[in-house]
Amino acid sequence: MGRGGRERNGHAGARALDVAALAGVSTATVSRAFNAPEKVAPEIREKVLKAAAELGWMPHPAGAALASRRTWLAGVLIPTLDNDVFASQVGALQTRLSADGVTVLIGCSNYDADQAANQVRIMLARGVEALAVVGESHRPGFFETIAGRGVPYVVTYSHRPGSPHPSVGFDNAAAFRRIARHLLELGHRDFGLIHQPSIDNDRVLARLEGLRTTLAEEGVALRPQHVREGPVSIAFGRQSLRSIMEAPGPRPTAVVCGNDALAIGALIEARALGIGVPEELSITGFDDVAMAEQTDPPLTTMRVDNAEIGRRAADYLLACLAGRQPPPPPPLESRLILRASTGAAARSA
Amino acid sequence: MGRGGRERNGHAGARALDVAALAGVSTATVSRAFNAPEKVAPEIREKVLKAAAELGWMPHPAGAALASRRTWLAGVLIPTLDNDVFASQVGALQTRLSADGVTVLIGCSNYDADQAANQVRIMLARGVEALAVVGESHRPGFFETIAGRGVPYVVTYSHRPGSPHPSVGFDNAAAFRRIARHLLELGHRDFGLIHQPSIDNDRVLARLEGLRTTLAEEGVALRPQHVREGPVSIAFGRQSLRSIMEAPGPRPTAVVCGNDALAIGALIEARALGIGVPEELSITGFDDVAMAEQTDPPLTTMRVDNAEIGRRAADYLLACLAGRQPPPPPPLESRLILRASTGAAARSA
DNA sequence: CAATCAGATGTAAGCGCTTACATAGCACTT
DNA sequence: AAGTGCTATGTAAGCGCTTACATCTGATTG
Repeated sequence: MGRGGRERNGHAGARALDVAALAGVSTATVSRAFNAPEKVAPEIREKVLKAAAELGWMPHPAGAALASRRTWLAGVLIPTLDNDVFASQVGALQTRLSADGVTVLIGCSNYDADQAANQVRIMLARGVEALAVVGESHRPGFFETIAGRGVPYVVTYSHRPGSPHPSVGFDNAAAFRRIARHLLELGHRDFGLIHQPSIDNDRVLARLEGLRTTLAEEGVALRPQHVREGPVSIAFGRQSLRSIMEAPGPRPTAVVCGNDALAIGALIEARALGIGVPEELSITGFDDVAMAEQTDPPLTTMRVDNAEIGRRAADYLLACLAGRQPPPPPPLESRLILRASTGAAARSA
Repeated sequence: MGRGGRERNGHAGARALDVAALAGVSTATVSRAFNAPEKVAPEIREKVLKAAAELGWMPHPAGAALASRRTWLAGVLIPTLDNDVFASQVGALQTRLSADGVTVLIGCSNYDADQAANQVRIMLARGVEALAVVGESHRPGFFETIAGRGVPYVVTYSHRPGSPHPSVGFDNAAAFRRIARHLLELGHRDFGLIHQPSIDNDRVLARLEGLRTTLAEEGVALRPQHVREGPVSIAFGRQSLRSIMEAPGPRPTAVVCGNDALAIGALIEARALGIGVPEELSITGFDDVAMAEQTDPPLTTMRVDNAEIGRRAADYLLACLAGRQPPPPPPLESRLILRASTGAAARSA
């Protein structure tokens, strides 16, 4: 500005000073009446609140943030809200943080590491005090940038033993080892796999690794012609199952799917092809969405409590903000839900 | 503070002044190098950027917001993220706003008007510059509070002709009139209805009204024993269909559902009960979720482009922020998707 | 060659609030 | 009566940045 005058502040609303004047107190008291009511005599507090209401005043966020060095903002970075799994995680996180007065700012990476970095940069520029990010496959320096600003963070949806980051999630590799063991125990030796894009996606990569390793221990390998990678959709599940079953050579007796949407697609297509599930073909999903128990046959899948991930992430961050140095949260358990889409391997492939 | 001294600023990071010193320029130039690069000579800009990188500096959001009176924050209020419909709306909104540098802050009301008011209060206290809120059934003064702070807003997911608020959505009543007409044309006279909770929910209320009115025009009334209101879930859809079909008296030949989850539940239960769809019973949904075309038989439903709602809401708000006075956005069309779950009414009820 | 002008940079006044410290008032002690 | 604690309130110094205006430098022009 430079000028002495802005006397009549062009526009906008009341300032703390106006409220103070109207209430006949100082701005310090106005501030305290709002931020530390117990430090202000009840009748004065009343007066201040009344004056504020009359002027429609509320502390200006930027002024407050600047002076108090608190923004009460936390950020969450997810691939997309179009996936229930992340949506419910964010929902639970928001609910929990909101209860402690922290507001959630959201960023979507669309499964792209550059967008992820960019969204986080912007959230930091908006003053987030804590951050929850899905996964740990990010650009080099990604976590350093966050930590460098003194912002506590937590990785969600995966929990890799040995990861240097605090994380709230489950062990994706272990979850798929569990699925693999289940099918091996049923006698399956010929497997198919339909999964989501794995690029920049540590969760998917860990799952594939868990599956492959466990199969390999029994001397079983996935044939490339029985593996499909593509978008998460019922349609892709259908089309993949069909092309897998049409591939030359012996058919798989079990098809493992990266999530329930793909598995439901596979199930629908198997029915359309007249392939009996589970007599001829076992199919597994992942997530245990609501629909999974309603399919025909109901889907064997892994259950993960996504809302719980959000809640724990929130609790962890809240503890960090409170200045405590919480221990890294323990991994969550994923649980195999046995339903009728898996059964003993057919005699011959 | 009061003291002269905080000489060595206890903690934290570099300030614009430090960057300025390192780069050998004034803070004004530092600021310009970041916010209006074209106003700074290229070589000086370089120097500033280098100095900033070296110190790990980034404009402090509160300082910037205070001085510039811009927060680049927008809020979105929805009932819950657990519903795809809202999740995809928020996702699209976020994507669009983010492209213009606006970050999205999220609040969930859990379908409760008090929580809605509270969340909005908090978002205003965090400095949102624009707001998208689902629905217009809110506490008295809700919109006045927002408008009173000069914050532009838009109502989403409903578009009631005659509403005083700018809104981006479709006409819920008209959509259900359309469904009703479809079924009436197929000869149905006995209707059932399974719908979500209607309290504080103008969208649901409008739908019920559209349905009832259209049926009434043909002299048809919904029998209370054929109406169920409850949670949005496949399970509630199943259980409702069963109890409707078990109710004494003539059975409905068509059951209208408030959304696809309920309809899918109804469909599954009909199959379980051995009731032929559509020969004996027609069932309709709403939303056209991915699963709707995969059910057996595929579900007749209304398609609404939720992402488009988010996008248009974002565009409208962006235009407001740009100082334009955009015309209120036109309503979206919802479209009846005819599939095999509806058919001619059975001869006798 | 002086005058004019445009562009680049610096100067410094806030933006509106919080909070450390000072102070005033009051009730008790001793 | 003076001293001792408290508590409730006021004082005023920033928090870190942006930006209007002033200034300076060169280039352009008549």
